[in-house]
Amino acid sequence: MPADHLNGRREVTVSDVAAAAKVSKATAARVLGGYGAASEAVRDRVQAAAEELGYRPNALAKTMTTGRSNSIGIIVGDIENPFFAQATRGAADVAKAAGYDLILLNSDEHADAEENAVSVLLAKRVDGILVAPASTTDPSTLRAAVERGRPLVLFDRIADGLDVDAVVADNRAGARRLTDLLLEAGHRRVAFVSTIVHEGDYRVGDRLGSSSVGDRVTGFVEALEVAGIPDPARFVRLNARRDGVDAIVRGLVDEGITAIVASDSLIAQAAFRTLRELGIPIPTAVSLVAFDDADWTSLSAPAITVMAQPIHEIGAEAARLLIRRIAGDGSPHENVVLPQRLIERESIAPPPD
Amino acid sequence: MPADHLNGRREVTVSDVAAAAKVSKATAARVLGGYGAASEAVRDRVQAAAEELGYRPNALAKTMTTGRSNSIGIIVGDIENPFFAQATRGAADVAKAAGYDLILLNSDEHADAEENAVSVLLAKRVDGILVAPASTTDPSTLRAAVERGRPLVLFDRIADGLDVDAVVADNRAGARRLTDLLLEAGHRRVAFVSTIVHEGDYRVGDRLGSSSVGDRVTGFVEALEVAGIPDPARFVRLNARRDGVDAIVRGLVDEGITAIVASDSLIAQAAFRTLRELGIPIPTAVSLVAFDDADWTSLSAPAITVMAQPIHEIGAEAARLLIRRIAGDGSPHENVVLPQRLIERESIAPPPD
DNA sequence: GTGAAAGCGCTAACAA
DNA sequence: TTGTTAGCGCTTTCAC
Repeated sequence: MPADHLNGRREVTVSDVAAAAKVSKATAARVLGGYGAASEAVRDRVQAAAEELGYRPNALAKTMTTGRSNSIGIIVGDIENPFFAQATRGAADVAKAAGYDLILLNSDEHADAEENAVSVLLAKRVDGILVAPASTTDPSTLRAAVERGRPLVLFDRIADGLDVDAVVADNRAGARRLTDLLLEAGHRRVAFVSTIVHEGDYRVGDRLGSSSVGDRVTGFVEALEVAGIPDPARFVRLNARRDGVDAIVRGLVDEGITAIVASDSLIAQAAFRTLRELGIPIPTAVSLVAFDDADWTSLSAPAITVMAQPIHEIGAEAARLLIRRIAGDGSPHENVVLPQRLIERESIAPPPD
Repeated sequence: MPADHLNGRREVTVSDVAAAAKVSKATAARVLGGYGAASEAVRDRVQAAAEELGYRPNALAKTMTTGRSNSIGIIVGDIENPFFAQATRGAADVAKAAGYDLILLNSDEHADAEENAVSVLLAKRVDGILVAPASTTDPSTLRAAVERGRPLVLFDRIADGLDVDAVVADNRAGARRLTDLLLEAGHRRVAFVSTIVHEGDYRVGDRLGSSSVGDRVTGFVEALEVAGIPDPARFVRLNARRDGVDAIVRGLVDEGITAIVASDSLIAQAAFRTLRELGIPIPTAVSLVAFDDADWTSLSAPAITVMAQPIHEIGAEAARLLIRRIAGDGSPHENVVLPQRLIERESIAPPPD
């Protein structure tokens, strides 16, 4: 009983409407679907019949014949992360305006979940896919989509060796600027902290799993290099999830670090809490800056100086690009880089002597 | 060219696989779909052929014949709102575990957007719908789904006159407790602030557009009544979006209010900022409490005492209920009420004399 | 302007 | 165990 849905009723179809309006199925379909031509009289009869019977189109059947589903898939790390929630909203608004809906999948930044998500979306015949790739260096999970010619647009990070469009923020410039601020305040011992997974200690040139974090690290290192600080790589602390931000921050303090660049606002939050618990005042003892203008950063005492990203726009622009590809735009793939914006607050001070 | 997607290639189908494996379409479908029986030899041949050709099932075609799409729709006010993001994650996890995907739609709390969202979901033949109804008092936008027998579960708020399942938090008890805390500290002039739209001044017994806010107001009023405070309704301030939280808080301060109950963390945030700008210290001059354990509430100075909601669980439980209904559970509709949890911090002090 | 018929990719009887 | 045959609800030729 396909048409009934766990339920006695049967869905009313174009055939039903056609019969009621005493026209052929094709004609009814034409007026109901808003394509082809029909005399006014017929149109009225069909519409009346449809109304009367409570006709609801079956978008799936339409997709079966047209090949277009009017839905796009979006794969995020975790919708609960405000970054992804905002980007998703940006994408949703653009999509909706163009008549598309979003099928949402969380990857938790795991390759297998991502691969599975792609399979599901491909099976559901989405018209295109938006994805924040779990891995920049090994995007093999996304290959299935690309090979099948399904339009795919990356956001937040790029993927090596995948010829697709991408929309990212200018993380390198942002990191550089943020770090410069610290350097200008007189700091010489400043650390960069990220949760990104990485084997062993970071060394200049290492490719990281996420291009956005990678670019931030690059910008950070560059700033230190320009300032003439030897061996900047030693100030980069990764694997913060595994090792614990708390432990890392404590270690940093013990080492005499005087400033911290947090790779995202969650890390900043953890660092902030740890410093507070340790009774180490910000910014007089340790300065703290971060990426993302999370709401708490302006409410905390002190308020945190941050590099804001145009998150909404990242999602929106990615959706725009994807929709253009779906529409058949065959121009060369783009790599859109959006600027970040510095918001100076109260979390930087000169290092203590 | 239905099967091609903006692209030369044609999708490979069961027929293709069947031909390659030299078996009938039905047999190929059986092994590919994992139903029915097949000899090991045949199974191997079919699987090899499928692998070889790069077969990908078409979930839509399957839905057409089975009537089940394995996707559920979720309509939230705004995915960017952390509350909805968390509830969505809770729902997504449960859904995924049961083999369902989520089609996400934002209503912005508008009836027309909600109605449109329902139409889209019905057209896409989702197996069920999860929705935080934009209006408790006029859920006519949701009737279409209910009438068609599509399982529907509400979360966060209930809807009058709609016989469906719902999962909400115990807002009334939560509000009462929060207000009692203020009363116990000695406050007599405490206000409740919400962005909910309401015609004219609030009067006891008025039905509000959102049952969750309505329940909070009820709990608040009850607490004041029990404390013997005359005419509690005058302390309820609604329409904060239209009037501006800022203006409302200023007015409250002028009126000599000594404590504020914020109906959600966004209002609390705005109130916090306003009080800070006004140079009015929390909690010595004005005490402030709120709903939802937003991250900033523990990072601000002072940290805010809040009534935390089991947001994740609200979404998860709603999804569980929905999936049970989809599976055919015909027992009477439930109204699940989850407890809230008080987190006492530093934003309450006795009123100044 | 309207209708008849085929087909999208799959599952579901029913036979063999 | 395997194959044949109908559909699911829609769009799309192609006639009329």
